Amino acid sequence: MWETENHSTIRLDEVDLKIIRQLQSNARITNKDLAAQLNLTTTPIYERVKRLEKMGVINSYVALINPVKVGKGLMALCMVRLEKHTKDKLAAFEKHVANIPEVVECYHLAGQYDYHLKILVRDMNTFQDFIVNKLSTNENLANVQSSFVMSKITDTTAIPMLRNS
Amino acid sequence: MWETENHSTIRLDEVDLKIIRQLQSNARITNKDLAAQLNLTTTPIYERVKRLEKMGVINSYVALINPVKVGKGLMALCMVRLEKHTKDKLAAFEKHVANIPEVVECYHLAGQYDYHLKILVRDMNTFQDFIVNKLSTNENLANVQSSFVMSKITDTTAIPMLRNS
DNA sequence: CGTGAAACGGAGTTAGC
DNA sequence: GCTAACTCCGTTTCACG
Repeated sequence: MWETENHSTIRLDEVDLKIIRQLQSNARITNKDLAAQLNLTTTPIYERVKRLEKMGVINSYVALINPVKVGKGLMALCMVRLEKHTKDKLAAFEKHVANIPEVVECYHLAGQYDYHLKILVRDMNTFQDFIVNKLSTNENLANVQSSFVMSKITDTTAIPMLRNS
Repeated sequence: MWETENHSTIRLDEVDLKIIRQLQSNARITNKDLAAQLNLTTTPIYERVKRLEKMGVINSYVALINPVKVGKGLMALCMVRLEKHTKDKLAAFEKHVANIPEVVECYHLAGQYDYHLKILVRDMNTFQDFIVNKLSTNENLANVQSSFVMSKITDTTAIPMLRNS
């Protein structure tokens, strides 16, 4: 529940939530503008933002780049199954994947597959190079089921900040 | 190729790439600091950043929030297959999904499944509510294969800015 | 927790090469 | 395309309610 703070969840009031919503859509909004929207002065905004940063609610501020404009025309999703699931085999695979720059996302899963990977490459040729020369050099890999992104319906880094859900 | 500019890819020199790399890891770095790192003054940095924004290379600046700290303890990935693939049925499903706030990612896929969804919710109860009351209210949905994220090995918004791949 | 004002530094502009 | 210098405005701090 939002009301009952556990080890990791942090108590945030309406003003905090509004600050977070704004910063999630525009990290460069000024404290002055935020203050005006929230009928406050800049000082409390400044202090609340600093507090959210220190608490780790705000992890970082980043620029989002259009992948197509920088030559990354192909996004692929790979569902990976491994041969063996011993602790050190899992760790080895994770270390392997963490060192492949094309992998922008790698999640360890509970479910039908072991890992989910998101890959950003120039085209299908570079994807093949990724599969053959980079991913499948791990000996513990059993099989990979790849899908290719044709269009993005939703693609946001903003966490839905609702009171429920 | 990086050298041959097509309709969407933009010619970027070393300085542009370094600016992009920095802004991808810290959107709030000052032009002054960027200038110092690149042995330039602030004016060219300022103009290059503005140019990258206008060209759509830089899409936006956002704050990244720790989902756990704001009560989103469960990330799920859903692979969705639809019953019928007519143009209007696809559009209807996409419109349906675009209106569900828990869906932070929805990609139309080429491959074994039709859509990939990334879901952020509080816990398994709210996930069930998402599946039963929000996702599967679309009549064209055939089946959903859900996986749950146990850990994140890599999770970056930064596009690998290498000369190859 | 909030206001208001002061000190400081970066954003944005302009002239010149 | 770059430097240097300037103006302006937001950030940051602090005294105070």
